[in-house]
Amino acid sequence: MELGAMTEAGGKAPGMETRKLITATDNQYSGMLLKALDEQRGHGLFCDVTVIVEDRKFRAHRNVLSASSTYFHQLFSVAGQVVELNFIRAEVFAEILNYIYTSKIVRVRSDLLDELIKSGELLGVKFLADLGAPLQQVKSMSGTVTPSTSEQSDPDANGLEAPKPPVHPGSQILVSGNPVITESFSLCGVDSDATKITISDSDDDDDVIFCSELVPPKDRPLETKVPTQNQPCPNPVGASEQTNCSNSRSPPQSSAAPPPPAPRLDLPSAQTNPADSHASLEQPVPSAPKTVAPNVLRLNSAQIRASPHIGSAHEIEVLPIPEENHQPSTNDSLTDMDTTVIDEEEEEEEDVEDDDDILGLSSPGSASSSSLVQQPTTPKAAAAATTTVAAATTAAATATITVATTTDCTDVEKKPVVNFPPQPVSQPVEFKIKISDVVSGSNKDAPAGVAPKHVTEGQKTITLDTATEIESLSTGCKVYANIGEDTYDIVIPVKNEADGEVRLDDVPRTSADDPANRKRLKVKHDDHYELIMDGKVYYICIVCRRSYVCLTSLRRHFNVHSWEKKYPCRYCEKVFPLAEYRTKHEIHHTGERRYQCLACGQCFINYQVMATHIRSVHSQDPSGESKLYRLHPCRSLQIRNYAYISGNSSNIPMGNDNALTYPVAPVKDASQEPAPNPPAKPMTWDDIFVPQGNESLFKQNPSDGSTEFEFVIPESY
DNA sequence: GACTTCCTGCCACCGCTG
DNA sequence: CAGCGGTGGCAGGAAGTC
Ligand SMILES: [Zn+2]
Ligand SMILES: [Zn+2]
Ligand SMILES: [Zn+2]
Repeated sequence: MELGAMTEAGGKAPGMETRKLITATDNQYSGMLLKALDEQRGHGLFCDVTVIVEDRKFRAHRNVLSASSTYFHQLFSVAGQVVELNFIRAEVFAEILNYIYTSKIVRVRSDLLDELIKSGELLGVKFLADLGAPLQQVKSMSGTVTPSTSEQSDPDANGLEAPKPPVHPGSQILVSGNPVITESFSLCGVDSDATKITISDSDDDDDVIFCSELVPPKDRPLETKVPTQNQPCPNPVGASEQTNCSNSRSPPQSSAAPPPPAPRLDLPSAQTNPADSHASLEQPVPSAPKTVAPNVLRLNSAQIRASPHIGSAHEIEVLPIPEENHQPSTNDSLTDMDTTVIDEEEEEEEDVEDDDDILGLSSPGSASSSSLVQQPTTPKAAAAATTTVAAATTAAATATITVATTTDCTDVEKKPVVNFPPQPVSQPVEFKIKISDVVSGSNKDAPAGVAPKHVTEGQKTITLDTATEIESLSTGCKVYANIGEDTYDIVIPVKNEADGEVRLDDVPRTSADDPANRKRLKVKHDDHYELIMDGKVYYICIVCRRSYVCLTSLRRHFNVHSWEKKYPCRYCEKVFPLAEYRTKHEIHHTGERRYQCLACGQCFINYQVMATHIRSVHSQDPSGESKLYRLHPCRSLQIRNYAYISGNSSNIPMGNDNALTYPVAPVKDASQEPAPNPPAKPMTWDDIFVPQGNESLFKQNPSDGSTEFEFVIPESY
């Protein structure tokens, strides 16, 4: 502490005594403050933002992040409580976060420094961005950052006063104004361990802001097939070896930029059954956020899709609410802070809950690029800025989560990081964000021309004057359209956490995983907005903004984002987000042809092929008044066969009713005789349908004179 | 252009709850 | 047993792929 005294002199009234002005400087305060903040972060105290990177959650304080990162500063002026970064790897971000909270780069593998620097540039963390010079020396060393190599002085660096001596001088080398690289360690130096922490996170809305849709789904830089070590995998048996057959489909990209040539992880062709070609996206299965219904906000602009009633004529914009005017911090104030926090304490980031969940990558309906981050200028980066949909996640309101440390003990295959815009950190960010989070209700960087109508914060009613972007609304917002003159009132329903509703997050994973054991709980979904337009209600996916007439359709659709449920093929390794997709896929394994043309008797594998046949061969419209085909109950798979399908046991594929050709009863309970193993190879029609001959697959139902087959399903059923 | 896959309204079915 | 919510199959158009 420094104490000083000066005598107050002139300017005083003649009769006044001279007084001493005391100045006291607590030189340790800044360091202690930062340490305290870091400890709070470690305990999740007062954290008001969750940053999702890959499959990991990092709890932090918005003030701290915004003070140390120009990116976060600008982001938090519009974002909610949860943001997702798609352009940084979790492993790297963990280090960045550690730096932000400790002012040190501690035990960072040298092979991460490149990414660290680039990420620092992206995030506007000047200190990290300036790590380049010391990195040159560091990289010359073999694999690790050693104290000696870090002892490089860069007088041109931040120009800050030298940090105070570290608490652990043996492990750190301090260089004035330079990055502090401490305590190098080898790849095998530290074991990951897992600790249980309890996250109490009930206060915020867990809004997820997809602030940077950087990569089109199909061109997303690879997520390695096997999760990297920095993705804790409490359940290693999960889907990591599965092929994620998301229905993702790259939306039509308005951007002309080619997709980034990022490597993708494609399965070997040998693993792909030719019959599975429709499962177009063979995404690896990264660990994904489990929970279904976050409040997800996207800052990408895109039109509401699908519903013809939600036309472009109406545009919705949540009007920005000026919040604060302080300029982005240069983060210099942090770089010279001294802190003793260099311990091994694990990051408190919460592992996104379920590692065997699959990150939904699809964003079929969204196309436009995010502009929250710096706009890429290179084609690669521009394409990267187009579309991805990260899985919707939410921090559990209260959940016990296994958290693994980020210290990697084994060889971490370095993922290509492709989304580094070339702009320097200091370049102004061109914001195209037109919306602000209703809850946080601010956007000082809103573009000009957005004329606010009115915002009634207390009533959580916001009137909009355009309709293009509603994605930043908090979930549960009800958008009342056509209130008048193309204005829209968005009503945010009051959250009622005490009404007995149960978030999926709260459902114990073990029971939730087992459909048989899962208790039917009233589940609170935060997966949509409601747009009421002309008296009709449309449900809009908070992630991709597709609109739905039926909420059940949206629920079904939302799984492509959340991957809360996975539908693995029982014949191969593919996984689907919709049960129906899996069923149709498995039909290809079995080769069953359920659609029969009544004109010629020919059978087809699906409706489309059958319809094409009828149109081309018979020149008739299969969807016309008369029934031109017959749908037989599914025998090769254990699926629900509706009564109307099996209602007629006519054996003759003729007639014009809904009768079915095959005299087979729907297999209602094939599970009572599970097969020992799923077929090792894709099965063909001939493999399966050897009527009454292949006992391994079918058994004739003795109780019925008809040839009721019991299809022995794979064990995985 | 043929074929495949995706998508979504619709609705039957199922299990749980009161 | 009725009501309700979840599930998923189906139709048929749309979009993507080859
Ligand atoms: Zn969606
Ligand atoms: Zn399969
Ligand atoms: Zn025919």
